[in-house]
Amino acid sequence: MRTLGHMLKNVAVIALPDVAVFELGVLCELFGYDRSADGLPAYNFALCSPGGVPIRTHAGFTLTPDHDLAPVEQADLVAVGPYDTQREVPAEVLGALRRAHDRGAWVMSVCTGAFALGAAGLLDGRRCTTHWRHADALADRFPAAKVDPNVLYVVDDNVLTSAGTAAGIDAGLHLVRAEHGSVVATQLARRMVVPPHRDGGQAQFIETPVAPYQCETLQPVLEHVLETLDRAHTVDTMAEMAHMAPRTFARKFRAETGATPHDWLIGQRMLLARRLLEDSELGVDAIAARTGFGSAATLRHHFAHRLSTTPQAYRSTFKIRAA
DNA sequence: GGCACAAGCCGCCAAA
DNA sequence: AATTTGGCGGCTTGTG
Repeated sequence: MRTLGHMLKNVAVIALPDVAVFELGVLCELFGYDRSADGLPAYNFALCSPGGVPIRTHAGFTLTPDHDLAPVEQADLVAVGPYDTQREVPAEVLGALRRAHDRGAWVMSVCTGAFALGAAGLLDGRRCTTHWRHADALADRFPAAKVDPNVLYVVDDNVLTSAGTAAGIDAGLHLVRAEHGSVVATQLARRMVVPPHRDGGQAQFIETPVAPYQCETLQPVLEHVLETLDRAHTVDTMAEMAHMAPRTFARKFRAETGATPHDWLIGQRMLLARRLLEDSELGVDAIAARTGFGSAATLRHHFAHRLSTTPQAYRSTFKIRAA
């Protein structure tokens, strides 16, 4: 177990062949940009490759890291970006990842970088995630890993895996929040001009299931429900709309969206409630009615359960004030 | 906060 | 023969 309060200072990013540049850029932006003039932490940032060899990127150009894997040995955070998972990860990389993990450093992956962590054995028995398109492949290749395709990122012990592309930002901010507190994380988010990141010290604001991706058969039903969120819906009525038996509907729903029907419904109601709290003047009772929660008590129940806060407290933290 | 009842979830299994 | 469907029962979770 890692100890809390451990200072994050040395950051090493490992680039592997066919590294994806956006994800790599996210890591550079988060940890490789000196914002100390604004009172934000600065890191000793090192972009590494095995032997320091130039790496051809996914975009076709070649980048030359300044470092071999040496900085990884001193790093408090080691991050691996997406790469060509068909290629074998060099043993020296795997060893460096294991040693980093063993001494309690953060080990992080973005997107298919998780495959390198898996190859190092760091995902065995751990909850983890990757880009939803690769989740099955990850689970196949590393059967001992508990792959959750429905979250933006997962923290398990000192291993942090994140989903595709932009989820790396959320994961990185989460890490910064854990290491430097929410004030710093919020400032950093603002500097990076990422959408107002529901900080408030509560990470689960970000750890929401990703929206349904391709819902072929369910799409019309989901759209209709979204348009009528203020009305009562049950799994049975949604199944009926989809012309399926409830059991079949539930199975399809999970297959296509990754969530259970009711869980998704509550999630959508919550999103609407949060929006109304943020940019309307409606009272909690009115919001409960508008969002299809039967009562303000039910709304509070779900705020407590999912966000560990109350509607009022949420509003006072996130309310958009008129300028 | 907790109670009682309703609703939802999911493994299992039989039918299609 | 293999896959999909959907009902059942038990357990969990939501609602008032």
